[in-house]
Amino acid sequence: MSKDNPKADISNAEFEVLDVLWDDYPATSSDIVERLNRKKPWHDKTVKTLLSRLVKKGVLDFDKAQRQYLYRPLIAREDYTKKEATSFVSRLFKGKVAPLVAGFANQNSLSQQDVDELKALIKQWEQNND
Amino acid sequence: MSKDNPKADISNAEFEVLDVLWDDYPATSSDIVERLNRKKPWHDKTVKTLLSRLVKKGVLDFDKAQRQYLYRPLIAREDYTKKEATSFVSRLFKGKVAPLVAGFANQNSLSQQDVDELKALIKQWEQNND
DNA sequence: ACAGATCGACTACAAATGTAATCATAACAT
DNA sequence: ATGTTATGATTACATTTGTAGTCGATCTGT
Repeated sequence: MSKDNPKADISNAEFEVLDVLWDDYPATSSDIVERLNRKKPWHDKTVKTLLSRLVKKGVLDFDKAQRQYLYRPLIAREDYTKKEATSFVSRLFKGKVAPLVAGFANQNSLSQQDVDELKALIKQWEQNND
Repeated sequence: MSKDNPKADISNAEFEVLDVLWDDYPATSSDIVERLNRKKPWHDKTVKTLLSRLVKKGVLDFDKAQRQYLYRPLIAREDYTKKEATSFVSRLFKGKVAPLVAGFANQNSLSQQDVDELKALIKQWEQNND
């Protein structure tokens, strides 16, 4: 098998790091630390460890700019979230997305905007499937 | 804080066990092993360990029937899945469910049935919100 | 009544994870 | 030129997780 497939199980902590990197990259570790620290007080050593683990897992790569590294993701956020969503829905909802949405609905977690977006998606889907 | 709150982080393996227990309970450990083994060959000791951990975490409890234990969940599947879905969507999709559904749509993972169910949900939602 | 099967309790142990600290080195400030 | 600082590499260590094995007690078949 070739080296490109990020075989990554990305842990929760690692995901947080990846998440802020996706927001804007390439970025140095201190950029990343700074972004994370807006939300949670993570020690800079901790973040570096997570970055290294992500690199080792094939999720990130970096280029050297002098002494610092410029990190960038090797997988797109969209691809990752899509894959995770599929596996999540398959594990918890037998692969069907409607029951998940139903949970949101009966929890009052659906906004008008959500509903509008869902309607648009459905319309689109129906145009493609008839 | 009182002891009842299942503070559980339920691991993946633990979830599989819980999942078949939800299907039908109370159930003995051998029932559970048997159900699990329809899908994956898990050693019976492994399953027992997972059951104990779930009990310790406050996710399950049991009554003794002679020598065996009759396990039952302390949390409802619906509650659990709803909570997990909320936290999942919040982590990966900024809390909005439509983008998740969009991922399914553009991946051709939506069936006519899904769409029908979504439409029904929306109709329902609109009746409750006007 | 005794041997073997079975049950839950307890123990084991490597890998993954969260959370850093230490170390060598390179850059920077004075 | 030198002390200080910032960087990545390496090491550390407790906890959680996956995956069982062992042990003592009980049940069961004969």
